[in-house]
Amino acid sequence: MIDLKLLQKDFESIGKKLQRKGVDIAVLQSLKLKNEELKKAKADFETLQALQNSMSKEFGAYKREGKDISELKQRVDANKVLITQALDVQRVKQEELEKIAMGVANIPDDEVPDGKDEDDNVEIKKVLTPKEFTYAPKEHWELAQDNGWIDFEHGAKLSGSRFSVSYDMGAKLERALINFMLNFNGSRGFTEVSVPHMVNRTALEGTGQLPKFENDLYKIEGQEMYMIPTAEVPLTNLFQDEIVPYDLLPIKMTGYTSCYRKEAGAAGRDTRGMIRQHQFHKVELVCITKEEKSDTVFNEMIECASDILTALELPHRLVQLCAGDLGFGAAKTVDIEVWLPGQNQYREISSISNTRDFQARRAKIRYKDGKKNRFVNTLNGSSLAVGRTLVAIMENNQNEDGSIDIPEVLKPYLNMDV
RNA sequence: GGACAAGUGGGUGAGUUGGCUGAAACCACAUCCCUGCUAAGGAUGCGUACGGGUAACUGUACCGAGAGUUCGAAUCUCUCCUUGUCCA
Repeated sequence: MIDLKLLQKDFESIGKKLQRKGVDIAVLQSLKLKNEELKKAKADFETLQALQNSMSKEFGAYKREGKDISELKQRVDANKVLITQALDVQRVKQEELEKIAMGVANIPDDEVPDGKDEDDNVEIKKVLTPKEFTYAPKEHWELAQDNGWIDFEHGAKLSGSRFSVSYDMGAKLERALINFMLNFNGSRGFTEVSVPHMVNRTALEGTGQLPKFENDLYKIEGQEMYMIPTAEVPLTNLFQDEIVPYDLLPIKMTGYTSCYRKEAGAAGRDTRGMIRQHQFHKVELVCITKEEKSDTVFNEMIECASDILTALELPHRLVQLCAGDLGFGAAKTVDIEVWLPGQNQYREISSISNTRDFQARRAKIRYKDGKKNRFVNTLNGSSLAVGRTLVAIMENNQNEDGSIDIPEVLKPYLNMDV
Protein backbone atom coordinates (compact mmCIF):
# COMPACT_ATOMS: atom_id res chain seq x y z
CA MET A 1 0.00 0.00 0.00
CA ILE A 2 1.10 3.50 -0.70
CA ASP A 3 2.41 5.51 2.23
CA LEU A 4 -0.35 8.01 2.98
CA LYS A 5 1.89 10.27 5.02
CA LEU A 6 4.25 10.51 2.11
CA LEU A 7 1.39 11.23 -0.24
CA GLN A 8 0.21 13.97 2.08
CA LYS A 9 3.64 15.49 2.25
CA ASP A 10 4.95 15.11 -1.30
CA PHE A 11 1.81 14.98 -3.34
CA GLU A 12 3.40 16.58 -6.38
CA SER A 13 6.36 14.26 -6.74
CA ILE A 14 4.46 11.08 -5.83
CA GLY A 15 1.82 12.02 -8.35
CA LYS A 16 4.43 12.43 -11.05
CA LYS A 17 6.03 9.10 -10.26
CA LEU A 18 2.77 7.22 -10.26
CA GLN A 19 1.67 8.82 -13.50
CA ARG A 20 4.63 7.12 -15.12
CA LYS A 21 2.92 3.88 -14.20
CA GLY A 22 -0.37 5.03 -15.63
CA VAL A 23 -2.10 5.89 -12.37
CA ASP A 24 -4.76 8.57 -12.72
CA ILE A 25 -3.86 11.70 -10.79
CA ALA A 26 -7.54 12.23 -9.95
CA VAL A 27 -7.51 8.99 -7.97
CA LEU A 28 -4.61 10.28 -5.93
CA GLN A 29 -6.37 13.53 -5.32
CA SER A 30 -9.44 11.81 -4.00
CA LEU A 31 -7.22 9.60 -1.88
CA LYS A 32 -5.57 12.63 -0.35
CA LEU A 33 -8.92 14.26 0.29
CA LYS A 34 -10.35 11.12 1.86
CA ASN A 35 -7.32 10.86 4.08
CA GLU A 36 -7.86 14.37 5.36
CA GLU A 37 -11.54 13.71 5.92
CA LEU A 38 -10.76 10.54 7.79
CA LYS A 39 -8.30 12.30 10.06
CA LYS A 40 -10.91 14.89 10.90
CA ALA A 41 -13.56 12.25 11.54
CA LYS A 42 -11.17 10.35 13.77
CA ALA A 43 -10.30 13.43 15.76
CA ASP A 44 -14.00 14.21 16.25
CA PHE A 45 -14.73 10.74 17.45
CA GLU A 46 -11.77 10.59 19.76
CA THR A 47 -12.66 13.84 21.44
CA LEU A 48 -16.13 12.56 22.21
CA GLN A 49 -14.80 9.22 23.33
CA ALA A 50 -12.30 10.87 25.67
CA LEU A 51 -15.16 12.75 27.27
CA GLN A 52 -17.13 9.54 27.61
CA ASN A 53 -14.23 7.76 29.22
CA SER A 54 -13.67 10.47 31.77
CA MET A 55 -17.35 10.60 32.61
CA SER A 56 -17.38 6.85 33.07
CA LYS A 57 -14.53 7.18 35.52
CA GLU A 58 -16.47 9.78 37.42
CA PHE A 59 -19.39 7.42 37.43
CA GLY A 60 -17.38 4.83 39.28
CA ALA A 61 -16.22 7.41 41.81
CA TYR A 62 -19.79 8.66 42.36
CA LYS A 63 -20.98 5.18 43.08
CA ARG A 64 -18.22 4.49 45.55
CA GLU A 65 -19.00 7.69 47.38
CA GLY A 66 -22.72 7.04 47.21
CA LYS A 67 -23.48 10.25 45.32
CA ASP A 68 -26.47 10.78 43.11
CA ILE A 69 -25.75 9.72 39.54
CA SER A 70 -28.93 10.62 37.71
CA GLU A 71 -27.66 13.95 36.36
CA LEU A 72 -24.38 12.43 35.26
CA LYS A 73 -26.15 9.58 33.56
CA GLN A 74 -28.16 12.02 31.53
CA ARG A 75 -25.04 13.73 30.24
CA VAL A 76 -23.42 10.41 29.47
CA ASP A 77 -26.43 9.17 27.56
CA ALA A 78 -26.57 12.34 25.52
CA ASN A 79 -22.91 12.06 24.64
CA LYS A 80 -23.37 8.46 23.66
CA VAL A 81 -25.68 9.42 20.85
CA LEU A 82 -23.05 11.75 19.45
CA ILE A 83 -20.40 9.06 19.69
CA THR A 84 -22.47 6.60 17.73
CA GLN A 85 -22.91 9.13 14.96
CA ALA A 86 -19.24 10.09 14.91
CA LEU A 87 -18.23 6.46 14.79
CA ASP A 88 -20.44 5.84 11.80
CA VAL A 89 -18.92 8.76 9.95
CA GLN A 90 -15.45 7.51 10.73
CA ARG A 91 -16.26 3.98 9.64
CA VAL A 92 -17.60 5.12 6.29
CA LYS A 93 -14.56 7.32 5.65
CA GLN A 94 -12.27 4.48 6.59
CA GLU A 95 -13.92 2.12 4.16
CA GLU A 96 -13.87 4.64 1.37
CA LEU A 97 -10.22 5.36 1.95
CA GLU A 98 -9.21 1.72 2.01
CA LYS A 99 -11.12 1.00 -1.14
CA ILE A 100 -9.12 3.61 -3.00
CA ALA A 101 -5.79 3.01 -1.30
CA MET A 102 -5.78 -0.75 -1.87
CA GLY A 103 -6.20 -0.16 -5.59
CA VAL A 104 -3.29 2.22 -6.02
CA ALA A 105 -0.18 0.67 -7.53
CA ASN A 106 3.30 0.89 -6.10
CA ILE A 107 5.58 3.81 -6.87
CA PRO A 108 8.22 2.95 -9.47
CA ASP A 109 11.87 3.53 -8.62
CA ASP A 110 13.46 6.56 -10.27
CA GLU A 111 15.87 4.39 -12.22
CA VAL A 112 13.00 2.61 -13.95
CA PRO A 113 12.82 3.83 -17.56
CA ASP A 114 9.76 5.59 -18.92
CA GLY A 115 7.55 3.63 -21.22
CA LYS A 116 4.08 2.37 -21.91
CA ASP A 117 4.34 -1.36 -22.43
CA GLU A 118 6.72 -4.22 -23.08
CA ASP A 119 7.97 -2.61 -26.29
CA ASP A 120 9.65 0.05 -24.16
CA ASN A 121 11.50 -2.37 -21.91
CA VAL A 122 15.27 -2.08 -21.96
CA GLU A 123 17.63 -4.96 -22.51
CA ILE A 124 20.38 -5.06 -19.90
CA LYS A 125 22.50 -7.89 -21.24
CA LYS A 126 22.54 -11.13 -23.14
CA VAL A 127 23.99 -14.33 -21.69
CA LEU A 128 25.15 -17.14 -24.01
CA THR A 129 24.71 -17.02 -27.76
CA PRO A 130 21.86 -18.89 -29.41
CA LYS A 131 23.11 -21.72 -31.54
CA GLU A 132 22.68 -21.63 -35.31
CA PHE A 133 20.38 -24.21 -36.79
CA THR A 134 21.01 -25.63 -40.26
CA TYR A 135 17.34 -26.48 -40.52
CA ALA A 136 14.14 -24.88 -39.31
CA PRO A 137 13.93 -25.61 -35.59
CA LYS A 138 10.60 -26.97 -34.42
CA GLU A 139 8.35 -25.45 -31.82
CA HIS A 140 8.13 -27.18 -28.49
CA TRP A 141 4.63 -28.59 -28.79
CA GLU A 142 5.65 -30.50 -31.86
CA LEU A 143 8.78 -31.82 -30.19
CA ALA A 144 6.88 -32.64 -27.03
CA GLN A 145 4.30 -34.66 -28.86
CA ASP A 146 6.78 -36.36 -31.20
CA ASN A 147 8.78 -37.57 -28.23
CA GLY A 148 5.70 -38.62 -26.31
CA TRP A 149 6.57 -36.30 -23.44
CA ILE A 150 3.54 -34.10 -23.29
CA ASP A 151 -0.07 -34.76 -24.15
CA PHE A 152 -2.28 -31.75 -24.65
CA GLU A 153 -5.37 -33.65 -25.79
CA HIS A 154 -5.77 -35.58 -22.59
CA GLY A 155 -5.07 -32.45 -20.59
CA ALA A 156 -8.02 -30.88 -22.37
CA LYS A 157 -10.11 -33.98 -21.82
CA LEU A 158 -9.51 -33.93 -18.11
CA SER A 159 -9.61 -30.22 -17.45
CA GLY A 160 -10.08 -28.16 -20.58
CA SER A 161 -7.80 -25.93 -22.57
CA ARG A 162 -4.46 -24.81 -21.14
CA PHE A 163 -3.88 -28.08 -19.32
CA SER A 164 -1.52 -30.87 -20.24
CA VAL A 165 -0.32 -34.26 -19.14
CA SER A 166 3.36 -35.23 -19.04
CA TYR A 167 4.71 -38.71 -19.61
CA ASP A 168 7.92 -40.50 -19.12
CA MET A 169 10.95 -38.29 -19.76
CA GLY A 170 8.70 -35.23 -19.94
CA ALA A 171 7.41 -35.90 -16.43
CA LYS A 172 10.83 -36.89 -15.16
CA LEU A 173 12.41 -33.76 -16.52
CA GLU A 174 9.90 -31.61 -14.68
CA ARG A 175 10.79 -33.37 -11.47
CA ALA A 176 14.50 -33.16 -12.20
CA LEU A 177 14.26 -29.46 -12.93
CA ILE A 178 12.42 -28.77 -9.69
CA ASN A 179 15.03 -30.64 -7.69
CA PHE A 180 17.90 -29.06 -9.54
CA MET A 181 16.54 -25.56 -9.06
CA LEU A 182 15.78 -26.02 -5.38
CA ASN A 183 19.24 -27.41 -4.75
CA PHE A 184 20.84 -24.66 -6.76
CA ASN A 185 18.97 -22.00 -4.81
CA GLY A 186 19.89 -23.76 -1.60
CA SER A 187 23.56 -23.49 -2.52
CA ARG A 188 23.04 -19.73 -2.87
CA GLY A 189 21.76 -19.43 0.67
CA PHE A 190 18.03 -19.71 0.10
CA THR A 191 16.23 -21.84 2.67
CA GLU A 192 13.82 -24.34 1.22
CA VAL A 193 10.23 -23.92 2.35
CA SER A 194 7.16 -25.96 1.50
CA VAL A 195 3.90 -24.06 1.78
CA PRO A 196 0.14 -24.51 1.30
CA HIS A 197 -1.27 -24.08 -2.21
CA MET A 198 -4.47 -22.57 -0.88
CA VAL A 199 -4.54 -19.34 1.07
CA ASN A 200 -7.08 -17.02 2.60
CA ARG A 201 -8.12 -13.59 1.43
CA THR A 202 -5.90 -11.72 3.86
CA ALA A 203 -2.79 -13.29 2.40
CA LEU A 204 -3.71 -12.26 -1.12
CA GLU A 205 -4.45 -8.73 0.01
CA GLY A 206 -1.08 -8.64 1.70
CA THR A 207 0.84 -9.32 -1.48
CA GLY A 208 -1.47 -7.23 -3.66
CA GLN A 209 -3.34 -9.78 -5.79
CA LEU A 210 -6.55 -8.73 -4.08
CA PRO A 211 -8.75 -6.82 -4.22
CA LYS A 212 -7.80 -5.76 -7.73
CA PHE A 213 -7.17 -9.03 -9.50
CA GLU A 214 -9.91 -11.29 -8.23
CA ASN A 215 -10.68 -12.40 -11.79
CA ASP A 216 -7.30 -14.03 -12.22
CA LEU A 217 -7.70 -16.29 -9.22
CA TYR A 218 -9.34 -19.64 -8.67
CA LYS A 219 -11.57 -19.42 -5.64
CA ILE A 220 -12.70 -22.39 -3.61
CA GLU A 221 -16.44 -22.65 -3.73
CA GLY A 222 -18.15 -21.53 -0.57
CA GLN A 223 -14.95 -20.57 1.23
CA GLU A 224 -12.75 -17.54 1.50
CA MET A 225 -9.92 -19.61 0.07
CA TYR A 226 -8.03 -19.26 -3.16
CA MET A 227 -5.54 -21.35 -5.10
CA ILE A 228 -2.22 -19.52 -5.11
CA PRO A 229 -1.17 -17.87 -8.39
CA THR A 230 2.45 -17.99 -7.20
CA ALA A 231 4.41 -19.17 -4.16
CA GLU A 232 5.20 -15.53 -3.53
CA VAL A 233 1.85 -15.27 -1.75
CA PRO A 234 2.33 -17.87 0.99
CA LEU A 235 6.07 -17.29 1.30
CA THR A 236 5.74 -13.55 1.82
CA ASN A 237 2.68 -13.78 4.03
CA LEU A 238 4.45 -16.20 6.31
CA PHE A 239 5.54 -13.04 8.08
CA GLN A 240 2.26 -11.19 7.87
CA ASP A 241 1.54 -9.06 10.94
CA GLU A 242 4.84 -9.99 12.52
CA ILE A 243 7.82 -8.09 13.77
CA VAL A 244 10.71 -10.03 12.34
CA PRO A 245 13.79 -10.29 14.57
CA TYR A 246 16.55 -8.03 13.27
CA ASP A 247 19.14 -10.81 13.31
CA LEU A 248 17.09 -12.96 10.97
CA LEU A 249 17.36 -10.43 8.12
CA PRO A 250 17.76 -10.89 5.29
CA ILE A 251 15.45 -13.88 5.11
CA LYS A 252 16.06 -15.72 1.86
CA MET A 253 13.61 -18.45 0.94
CA THR A 254 12.98 -20.71 -1.98
CA GLY A 255 9.96 -22.88 -2.51
CA TYR A 256 8.38 -25.02 -5.14
CA THR A 257 4.65 -24.96 -5.74
CA SER A 258 2.23 -25.35 -8.55
CA CYS A 259 0.65 -22.07 -9.57
CA TYR A 260 -2.98 -21.63 -10.56
CA ARG A 261 -4.11 -18.82 -12.81
CA LYS A 262 -7.22 -18.14 -14.79
CA GLU A 263 -5.26 -16.11 -17.35
CA ALA A 264 -8.40 -14.05 -17.77
CA GLY A 265 -6.71 -11.25 -19.68
CA ALA A 266 -4.76 -13.53 -21.98
CA ALA A 267 -7.49 -14.92 -24.21
CA GLY A 268 -6.03 -16.00 -27.50
CA ARG A 269 -2.39 -15.64 -26.41
CA ASP A 270 -0.14 -18.67 -26.46
CA THR A 271 -3.07 -21.00 -26.88
CA ARG A 272 -0.85 -23.80 -28.10
CA GLY A 273 1.74 -25.56 -26.04
CA MET A 274 2.71 -25.14 -22.45
CA ILE A 275 3.86 -21.54 -22.37
CA ARG A 276 0.69 -20.35 -20.73
CA GLN A 277 -1.21 -22.89 -18.68
CA HIS A 278 -3.78 -22.64 -15.93
CA GLN A 279 -1.60 -24.76 -13.71
CA PHE A 280 2.16 -24.79 -13.85
CA HIS A 281 5.15 -25.60 -11.71
CA LYS A 282 7.39 -22.86 -10.47
CA VAL A 283 10.32 -22.57 -8.12
CA GLU A 284 10.16 -19.23 -6.40
CA LEU A 285 12.53 -16.98 -4.49
CA VAL A 286 11.25 -14.65 -1.79
CA CYS A 287 13.38 -12.36 0.34
CA ILE A 288 12.58 -10.22 3.34
CA THR A 289 15.16 -7.55 4.00
CA LYS A 290 15.91 -4.14 5.38
CA GLU A 291 15.61 -1.32 2.91
CA GLU A 292 19.37 -0.66 2.86
CA LYS A 293 20.07 -4.22 1.74
CA SER A 294 17.26 -4.65 -0.70
CA ASP A 295 19.13 -3.70 -3.86
CA THR A 296 21.93 -6.11 -3.05
CA VAL A 297 19.46 -8.89 -2.43
CA PHE A 298 17.63 -8.00 -5.63
CA ASN A 299 20.81 -8.47 -7.65
CA GLU A 300 21.56 -11.75 -5.91
CA MET A 301 18.19 -13.05 -6.95
CA ILE A 302 18.65 -12.04 -10.56
CA GLU A 303 22.08 -13.60 -10.61
CA CYS A 304 20.76 -16.81 -9.12
CA ALA A 305 18.01 -17.20 -11.71
CA SER A 306 20.32 -16.28 -14.56
CA ASP A 307 22.98 -18.71 -13.37
CA ILE A 308 20.48 -21.55 -13.39
CA LEU A 309 19.83 -20.91 -17.06
CA THR A 310 23.55 -20.72 -17.70
CA ALA A 311 24.04 -24.02 -15.92
CA LEU A 312 21.37 -25.49 -18.19
CA GLU A 313 23.22 -23.91 -21.13
CA LEU A 314 20.18 -21.93 -22.18
CA PRO A 315 20.76 -18.55 -23.89
CA HIS A 316 18.85 -15.77 -22.24
CA ARG A 317 18.76 -12.05 -21.67
CA LEU A 318 17.97 -9.68 -18.83
CA VAL A 319 15.39 -7.00 -19.43
CA GLN A 320 14.57 -4.00 -17.29
CA LEU A 321 10.84 -3.35 -17.32
CA CYS A 322 9.68 0.17 -18.10
CA ALA A 323 7.33 2.00 -15.76
CA GLY A 324 4.23 1.18 -17.78
CA ASP A 325 4.95 -2.55 -17.85
CA LEU A 326 5.62 -2.92 -14.13
CA GLY A 327 3.30 -5.12 -12.13
CA PHE A 328 0.90 -3.64 -9.61
CA GLY A 329 3.09 -4.12 -6.56
CA ALA A 330 6.52 -3.73 -8.10
CA ALA A 331 8.81 -0.74 -7.68
CA LYS A 332 11.29 -2.30 -10.04
CA THR A 333 11.37 -5.49 -12.06
CA VAL A 334 13.91 -7.33 -14.12
CA ASP A 335 12.61 -10.06 -16.40
CA ILE A 336 14.74 -12.91 -17.60
CA GLU A 337 13.83 -14.06 -21.07
CA VAL A 338 15.01 -17.35 -22.48
CA TRP A 339 15.75 -17.89 -26.14
CA LEU A 340 13.24 -20.08 -27.96
CA PRO A 341 14.58 -20.97 -31.41
CA GLY A 342 11.28 -22.53 -32.42
CA GLN A 343 9.55 -19.22 -31.87
CA ASN A 344 12.64 -17.29 -32.90
CA GLN A 345 12.31 -14.95 -29.95
CA TYR A 346 13.11 -14.43 -26.29
CA ARG A 347 10.28 -15.29 -23.90
CA GLU A 348 9.84 -14.50 -20.21
CA ILE A 349 10.95 -17.31 -17.93
CA SER A 350 11.48 -15.36 -14.76
CA SER A 351 10.37 -12.05 -13.33
CA ILE A 352 12.18 -10.62 -10.34
CA SER A 353 10.66 -7.74 -8.48
CA ASN A 354 11.46 -5.48 -5.60
CA THR A 355 8.24 -4.27 -4.02
CA ARG A 356 10.10 -2.10 -1.49
CA ASP A 357 7.73 -1.66 1.45
CA PHE A 358 4.55 -1.89 -0.62
CA GLN A 359 3.65 -5.42 0.40
CA ALA A 360 5.14 -4.99 3.86
CA ARG A 361 2.81 -2.08 4.47
CA ARG A 362 -0.21 -4.10 3.39
CA ALA A 363 0.83 -7.25 5.19
CA LYS A 364 2.25 -5.39 8.21
CA ILE A 365 5.67 -7.03 8.08
CA ARG A 366 8.13 -5.06 10.18
CA TYR A 367 11.40 -5.35 11.97
CA LYS A 368 12.77 -3.55 14.98
CA ASP A 369 15.46 -1.04 14.15
CA GLY A 370 16.67 0.10 17.53
CA LYS A 371 13.50 1.37 19.13
CA LYS A 372 11.58 2.00 15.96
CA ASN A 373 9.57 -0.53 14.02
CA ARG A 374 10.19 -0.23 10.33
CA PHE A 375 8.62 -1.92 7.38
CA VAL A 376 10.77 -4.51 5.67
CA ASN A 377 11.34 -4.68 1.93
CA THR A 378 9.97 -7.74 0.20
CA LEU A 379 11.28 -9.19 -3.04
CA ASN A 380 10.14 -12.06 -5.16
CA GLY A 381 11.20 -13.79 -8.31
CA SER A 382 10.99 -17.07 -10.14
CA SER A 383 13.92 -19.37 -10.41
CA LEU A 384 12.42 -20.61 -12.57
CA ALA A 385 9.12 -21.34 -14.27
CA VAL A 386 9.52 -25.08 -14.74
CA GLY A 387 7.27 -25.59 -17.75
CA ARG A 388 8.90 -22.81 -19.70
CA THR A 389 12.33 -24.14 -18.80
CA LEU A 390 11.30 -27.48 -20.22
CA VAL A 391 10.08 -25.71 -23.35
CA ALA A 392 13.44 -23.97 -23.66
CA ILE A 393 15.34 -27.22 -23.24
CA MET A 394 13.27 -28.87 -25.92
CA GLU A 395 13.64 -26.07 -28.43
CA ASN A 396 17.31 -25.32 -27.82
CA ASN A 397 18.49 -28.92 -27.47
CA GLN A 398 16.60 -30.40 -30.38
CA ASN A 399 18.34 -32.37 -33.08
CA GLU A 400 17.37 -32.65 -36.70
CA ASP A 401 15.89 -36.12 -36.16
CA GLY A 402 13.58 -34.69 -33.49
CA SER A 403 15.48 -36.09 -30.50
CA ILE A 404 16.37 -33.84 -27.58
CA ASP A 405 19.64 -33.68 -25.66
CA ILE A 406 19.40 -33.69 -21.89
CA PRO A 407 21.41 -30.94 -20.19
CA GLU A 408 24.45 -32.38 -18.40
CA VAL A 409 23.55 -30.89 -15.02
CA LEU A 410 20.21 -32.69 -15.03
CA LYS A 411 21.58 -36.14 -15.73
CA PRO A 412 22.37 -36.97 -12.10
CA TYR A 413 18.75 -36.20 -11.31
CA LEU A 414 17.59 -38.64 -13.94
CA ASN A 415 19.90 -41.48 -12.94
CA MET A 416 21.70 -41.05 -16.25
CA ASP A 417 25.41 -41.44 -16.82
CA VAL A 418 27.15 -38.10 -16.87
C1' G B 1 -18.21 -36.26 13.50
C1' G B 2 -19.11 -35.81 19.39
C1' A B 3 -17.39 -33.94 24.54
C1' C B 4 -14.46 -30.83 27.42
C1' A B 5 -10.63 -27.03 28.06
C1' A B 6 -7.88 -22.99 26.51
C1' G B 7 -6.46 -18.49 23.31
C1' U B 8 -3.38 -12.07 27.32
C1' G B 9 2.64 -7.89 25.61
C1' G B 10 9.24 -10.86 22.36
C1' G B 11 8.57 -15.52 25.71
C1' U B 12 6.50 -17.84 30.33
C1' G B 13 2.30 -16.37 32.83
C1' A B 14 -1.18 -13.39 36.72
C1' G B 15 -5.73 -11.13 36.27
C1' U B 16 -12.62 -13.99 35.20
C1' U B 17 -17.64 -11.20 42.40
C1' G B 18 -17.13 -5.70 35.42
C1' G B 19 -14.28 0.47 37.07
C1' C B 20 -8.09 1.97 40.79
C1' U B 21 -5.13 -3.30 34.77
C1' G B 22 -2.79 -1.52 28.66
C1' A B 23 -2.41 -5.03 31.80
C1' A B 24 1.28 -7.97 38.02
C1' A B 25 5.47 -11.16 38.24
C1' C B 26 9.39 -13.64 35.99
C1' C B 27 12.58 -14.34 31.68
C1' A B 28 14.69 -12.09 27.53
C1' C B 29 16.43 -7.35 25.75
C1' A B 30 18.73 -2.11 26.26
C1' U B 31 21.35 1.59 29.07
C1' C B 32 23.78 2.76 33.54
C1' C B 33 26.08 1.49 38.40
C1' C B 34 28.81 -1.75 41.68
C1' U B 35 32.37 -5.57 41.73
C1' G B 36 36.41 -8.14 39.73
C1' C B 37 37.01 -13.17 38.10
C1' U B 38 34.20 -17.02 35.18
C1' A B 39 30.09 -16.14 37.47
C1' A B 40 27.06 -12.61 40.25
C1' G B 41 24.50 -8.07 42.46
C1' G B 42 21.73 -3.26 41.87
C1' A B 43 18.98 0.91 39.11
C1' U B 44 16.11 2.47 35.09
C1' G B 45 13.72 1.53 30.61
C1' C B 46 11.18 -1.85 27.61
C1' G B 47 3.84 -3.74 23.37
C1' U B 48 1.50 -1.99 18.68
C1' A B 49 -1.17 1.46 15.54
C1' C B 50 -3.07 6.17 14.57
C1' G B 51 -3.69 11.50 16.03
C1' G B 52 -2.08 16.30 18.70
C1' G B 53 2.56 18.93 20.54
C1' U B 54 9.42 21.78 19.01
C1' A B 55 9.63 18.78 23.27
C1' A B 56 8.44 16.90 28.08
C1' C B 57 4.05 14.85 27.19
C1' U B 58 -0.81 13.63 25.72
C1' G B 59 -5.65 11.48 23.30
C1' U B 60 -7.93 7.08 21.05
C1' A B 61 -7.95 1.94 19.89
C1' C B 62 -6.19 -3.04 20.67
C1' C B 63 -5.94 -8.89 26.03
C1' G B 64 -7.74 -14.93 19.09
C1' A B 65 -11.81 -12.44 15.42
C1' G B 66 -16.61 -10.31 15.09
C1' A B 67 -21.22 -8.80 17.38
C1' G B 68 -23.98 -7.71 21.95
C1' U B 69 -25.20 -6.20 27.28
C1' U B 70 -23.48 -1.78 30.27
C1' C B 71 -22.33 4.89 31.97
C1' G B 72 -17.95 1.48 31.86
C1' A B 73 -15.56 -5.36 29.72
C1' A B 74 -9.35 -8.81 29.22
C1' U B 75 -13.31 -9.83 32.82
C1' C B 76 -20.68 -11.14 31.32
C1' U B 77 -23.62 -13.13 26.59
C1' C B 78 -23.68 -14.95 21.44
C1' U B 79 -21.26 -16.47 16.78
C1' C B 80 -16.87 -17.84 14.41
C1' C B 81 -11.64 -19.32 14.13
C1' U B 82 -7.45 -21.78 16.15
C1' U B 83 -5.01 -25.00 19.59
C1' G B 84 -4.93 -28.98 23.22
C1' U B 85 -7.08 -33.34 25.65
C1' C B 86 -10.62 -37.20 25.59
C1' C B 87 -14.46 -40.15 22.84
C1' A B 88 -16.19 -42.28 18.30
